[in-house]
Amino acid sequence: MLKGELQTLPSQRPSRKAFRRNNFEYTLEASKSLRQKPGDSTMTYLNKGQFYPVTLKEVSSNEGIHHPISKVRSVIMVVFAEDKSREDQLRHWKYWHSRQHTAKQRCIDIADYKESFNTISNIEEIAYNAISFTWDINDEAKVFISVNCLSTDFSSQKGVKGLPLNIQIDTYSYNNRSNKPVHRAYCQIKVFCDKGAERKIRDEERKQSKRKVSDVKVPLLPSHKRMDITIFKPFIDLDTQPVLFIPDVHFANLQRGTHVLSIASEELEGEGSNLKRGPYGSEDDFAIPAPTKLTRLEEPKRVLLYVRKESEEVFDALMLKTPSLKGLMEAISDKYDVPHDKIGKIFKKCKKG
Amino acid sequence: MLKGELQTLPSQRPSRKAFRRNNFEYTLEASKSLRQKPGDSTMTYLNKGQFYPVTLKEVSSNEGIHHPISKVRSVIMVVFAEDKSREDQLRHWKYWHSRQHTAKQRCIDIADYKESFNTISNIEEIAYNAISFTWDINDEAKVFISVNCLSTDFSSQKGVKGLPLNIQIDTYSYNNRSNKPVHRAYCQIKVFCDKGAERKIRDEERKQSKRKVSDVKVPLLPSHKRMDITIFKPFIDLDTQPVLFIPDVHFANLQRGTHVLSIASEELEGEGSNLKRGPYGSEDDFAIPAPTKLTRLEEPKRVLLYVRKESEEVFDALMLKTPSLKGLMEAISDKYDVPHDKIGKIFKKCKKG
DNA sequence: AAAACCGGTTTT
DNA sequence: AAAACCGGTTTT
Repeated sequence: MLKGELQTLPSQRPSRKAFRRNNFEYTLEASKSLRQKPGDSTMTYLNKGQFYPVTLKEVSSNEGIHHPISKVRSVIMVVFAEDKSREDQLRHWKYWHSRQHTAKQRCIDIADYKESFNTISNIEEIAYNAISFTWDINDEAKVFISVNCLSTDFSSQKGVKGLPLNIQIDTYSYNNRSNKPVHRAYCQIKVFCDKGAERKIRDEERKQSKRKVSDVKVPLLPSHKRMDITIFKPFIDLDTQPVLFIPDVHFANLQRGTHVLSIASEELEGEGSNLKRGPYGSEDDFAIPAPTKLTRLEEPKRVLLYVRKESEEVFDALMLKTPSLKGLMEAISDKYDVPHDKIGKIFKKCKKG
Repeated sequence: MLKGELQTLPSQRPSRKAFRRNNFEYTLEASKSLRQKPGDSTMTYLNKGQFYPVTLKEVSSNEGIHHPISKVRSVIMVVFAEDKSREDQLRHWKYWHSRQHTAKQRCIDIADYKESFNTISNIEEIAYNAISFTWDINDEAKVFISVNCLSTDFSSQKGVKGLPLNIQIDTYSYNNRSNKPVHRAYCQIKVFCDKGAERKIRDEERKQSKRKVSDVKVPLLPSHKRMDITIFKPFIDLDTQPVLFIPDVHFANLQRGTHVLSIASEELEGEGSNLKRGPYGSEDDFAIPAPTKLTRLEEPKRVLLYVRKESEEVFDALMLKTPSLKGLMEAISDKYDVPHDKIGKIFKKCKKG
């Protein structure tokens, strides 16, 4: 069992009163893999860029009771299911981002369907791979989410399996305004090209029916309407900070034209000030949906610091031009006979030029 | 029929005395595709990095006659079968070269088997995709050639067909020291990974046998020893210059340490001087095999000029970092909001820095 | 919408 | 060495 996974035995269910209101259930409506190896997490197949319904609801034991304080804020993210380290995840995202046609391309998108806007409010794109919104636990929230990266997009290698991803949902209480969510759950996915999700299901069905030639014939559903529901799996570790991806581009763009540059820089230096700020931008975040463009500046400071620390404008430039990291490093080094440690300096000059 | 292809009808065979001695036959010993669509050139499947025997012999009608002047020089090249334009071919090579682990990686290699050295002499790697050597038309020459690029290596796209290539052999007379070869022939190939050539043949056999269920059963050979011989197809156009690939790296490397830089530059400027020089470096090329490293400087000047004209060290730097050309151009442009026409200047500064 | 193609990769 | 896997792409 994975670290932090929640045992779903009844005896281990949180029973104290304080926990009663923190039972949430999220679902994803998409084609689910047939293979259900014991111990293996469920796997859901998505098509890149296609919107899938995600529902969020509160399932506390004292049902029917109308909660007086009923607003919560949830963050839907796409993260890597296997590469847990921050470095690996950011490396994957940067690689992916560098090969997108537009730097504005996000990892995850939310559809602006009317159906959603009745149930949620104050949507914020807090990172390229994370979207937050507010909803009322007395009603079920429903959003439509698309993932814009293929599972195979994180490597240039051909003919290989793609990386499994997680759609993770962190929910923050309105009462308890801390960095720590009151609930966390995830759903493992793979993202395919075109109608690859359906093809994948077909292949699995074909293989399964081939295996059960002499076994009991389980009548397969007519396949083309076996769209099913995945229930997110609770994750008991609420302390690990999710890895949010905000490309350096973003800052480069902000720096142009206005004086945002100096402001941003100061914010980067003074780590102390707003470090503790959680997913809520300000006191009246619920009442007044701030314009998305401005709230970008209020993204979690931890991530901003990371970007500065690890890249410092040099590392980014290097990352951008690294389709096959080692290979290109070698190529550059070979090409101009520049020792590896001098490459940083060269690109620093490039950025100024 | 392709432009420049030679009709092999007997009536069109060159019959004048002057042409008698310019009939050559080259063969490649490798697995040949079964599909022989009429009008379609034959196709031979190779594995990347594997050596295959290539034979060269003179087949003039007056056989048995010992030629007094019997030395010729042949150039074996790998070129693109479909993209004929110089720009496309060099673009492909540069893309391929930029993703190799070492900048020294050549497109085509010749094995240093003893068996070869009895039949050829004065081997020169005149370009990354071309090797020349001298041989005696009274004997058959035999060399072992490997191609080091996959047919799929010229695109980052996954799941697509690879590009067909040609192994082209140009043979130059010892008498007639012009830029124009006295004979030219080619063999179309595809290059696969690992043992992909054999797999490809198996697949074709499987498909063919499936098609001939109700037809006449042609007994298939036991497959694992159906290695066959491809005879190169003569090409009547002897005027078109082959596209030779010499990466800029090469010059960068030459420029270091010594004063070769200034010499090379002068040679680049003065196009007039040695432009007419053919595959023979000097009068005594046959007698004294010059060291390979030095003869590199005597590569066809046309190619050198091209490299300078089209890249001028700036275009190359751009090429190097373009896994998906348009996409990255866009990315760079988006990223720093630099108009496309300014990108060149930026990288010029990079090189100086 | 489903099946076949394609060829690098992995398994047998 | 041969077959199967993998998933983007193309064809049906």
